[in-house]
Amino acid sequence: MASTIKDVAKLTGLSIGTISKVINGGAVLEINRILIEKAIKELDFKVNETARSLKTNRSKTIGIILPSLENYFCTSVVAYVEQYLSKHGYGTIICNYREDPEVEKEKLNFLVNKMVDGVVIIPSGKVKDEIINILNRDVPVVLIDRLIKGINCDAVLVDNFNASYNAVEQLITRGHKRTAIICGPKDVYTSDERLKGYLAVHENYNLEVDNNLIKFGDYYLKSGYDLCLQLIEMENPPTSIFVTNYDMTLGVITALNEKNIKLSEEISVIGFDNIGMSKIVKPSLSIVIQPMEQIGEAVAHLILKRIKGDKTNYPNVTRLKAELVMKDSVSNVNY
Amino acid sequence: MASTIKDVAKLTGLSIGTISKVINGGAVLEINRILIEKAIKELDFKVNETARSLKTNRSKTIGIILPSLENYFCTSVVAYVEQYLSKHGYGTIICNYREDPEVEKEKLNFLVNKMVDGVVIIPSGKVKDEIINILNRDVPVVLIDRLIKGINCDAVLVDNFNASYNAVEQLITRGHKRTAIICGPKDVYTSDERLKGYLAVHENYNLEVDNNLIKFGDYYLKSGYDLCLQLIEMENPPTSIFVTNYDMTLGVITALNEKNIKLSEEISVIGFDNIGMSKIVKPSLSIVIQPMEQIGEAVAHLILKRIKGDKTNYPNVTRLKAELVMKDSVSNVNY
DNA sequence: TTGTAAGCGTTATCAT
DNA sequence: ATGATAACGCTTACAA
Repeated sequence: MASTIKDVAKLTGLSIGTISKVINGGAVLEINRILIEKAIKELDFKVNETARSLKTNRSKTIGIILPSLENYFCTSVVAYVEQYLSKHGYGTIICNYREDPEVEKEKLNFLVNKMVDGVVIIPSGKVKDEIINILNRDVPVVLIDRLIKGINCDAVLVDNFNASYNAVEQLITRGHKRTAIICGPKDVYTSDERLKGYLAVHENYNLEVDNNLIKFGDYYLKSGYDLCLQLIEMENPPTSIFVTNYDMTLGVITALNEKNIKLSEEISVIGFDNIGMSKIVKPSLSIVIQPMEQIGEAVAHLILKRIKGDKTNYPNVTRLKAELVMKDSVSNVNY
Repeated sequence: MASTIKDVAKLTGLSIGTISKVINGGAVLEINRILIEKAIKELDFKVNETARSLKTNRSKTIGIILPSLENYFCTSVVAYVEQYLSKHGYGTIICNYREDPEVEKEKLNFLVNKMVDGVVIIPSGKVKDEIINILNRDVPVVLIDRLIKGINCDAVLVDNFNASYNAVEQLITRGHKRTAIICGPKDVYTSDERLKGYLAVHENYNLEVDNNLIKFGDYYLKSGYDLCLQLIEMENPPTSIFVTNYDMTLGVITALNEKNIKLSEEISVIGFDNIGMSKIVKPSLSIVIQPMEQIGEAVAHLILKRIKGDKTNYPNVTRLKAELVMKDSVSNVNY
């Protein structure tokens, strides 16, 4: 059905060696090159990448593994990584492990089988051996958003500790003495970092931490909604809330709206991740913005560098800064 | 580095033919099978899928192409398709074409090169030749959510016309004479279907259509927000709004909250797609729910059937019904 | 510059 | 039941 180099050779009367050369950019008589290119077009010949991969051990494709297709941060970063790699001639295979470490392992093996030249992963943190296995095969891996104990590996992280510290500091310096934090799951690296920032700034300002104001969600909308309701229904509710991802921020805003609690006037909120949101909510929402595009670029840059064989500065752990955009959803408290 | 059949053969003293047989389930002496399996474990031998693909012309993987990683419907359906295929032993390669038909073409070719056994796509509608090309190579294709003129091909669709008809009918029968619709882009198949349902029900109820109440967004949150503001600021605003996707529904709710316009009491709204939302918004949001999971299952089922060579009932266009969940965001109008 | 042939790791055919 | 071998389509020495 699909034509092969052999067909092109037959049609042109040249050998497959010569055909291969024009495909891969070797030196060929101009007259033959033209002849061959014409034949290629005529036959609609496409290189069989599988055969090529088998021979060269390279596939010009990179695997990207993410935990969920329903998380704004993840899909956004992955989209940027893909876009950047695509620009550089690399195809991408995106795999979703649905927050399931077992599936994560499967996908890792799947990508190895597909002979990807590199792996980019937003890991669960619970899978280690399979990643080491890939590294041992000399396939570069770049971790996004979290390190994994026992693995020495390139990574691109956001300085979540300081992002959180700075956000909460803004609330504290405006007089908020009771700031709640809605974290992600306890066992997630970034979630923990953000909590640590919250705790550290309290300590540095000599403010007592009320454990009732520390809530753990699951990064989905509903948990933001539920936890926000819990907070505002406390007998001694917080005067401000720091929410640590986009979907939960959406839930918090929804809960406040429903209860007719006015942003800024009655409660101050700093949200996370989605700049678009900031503009839509009124009063405009203060927000921590992770540099998705920068992350994507850094990741793509790093993996391409490794694929080229450049091992300088290994392992490279890039830490990017989040930006804090203060808007009108935060007010001063006067006692 | 990684071991091959040859290594297993050497270690066991048997031939590669025999090894291959136990891998693929042929008849082998029990004693040898045990020997071989032990060796396979010992060497951590894994079949080289690339070599296998080259030989068999099958890859046990299916390509999934979607227009955006930031659209709830798309990612949700794709996640289900993937989950179902995975259960049946098929790997998946997910490709994002970022709403760009040129990228869509690239991805289609990429997947052909990767020798996928089938292609599942949520198409832009603007790419035709590349899909036909794939079909001509005898690689089955299943379209999701839209048909493409000039292509005879399996597809799984939602009956958007009736979904829309039924939703708007609910508003009309409750006395709403001015119902706005926030559509997706004009050139999107499903968007058009939903508009047609809206128009048809108006005609059947002998209600005049005010073209000012028909708005076209882009399926992103902000356009729902912006268009909702436009609507409520009209001199003769609608008494109800039908929003035709999830992200725009989010935008509409945000706009209404911001303007302190009470759902149901002051304006009725029927939204789209995300059942989770319905519960979070108060009063609870009436909503059209597309059967994402059913779609995913139908798609996976269909493509697997075609891959097996079963061409019965081709092309199979499955039309699934959306469900209308009426909640408290819709009120009766008494004139 | 061009052609020939080996080899990538499988599967599958055909003797044995 | 097992083993030897050709073939899948390509790249890459090496020979011509």
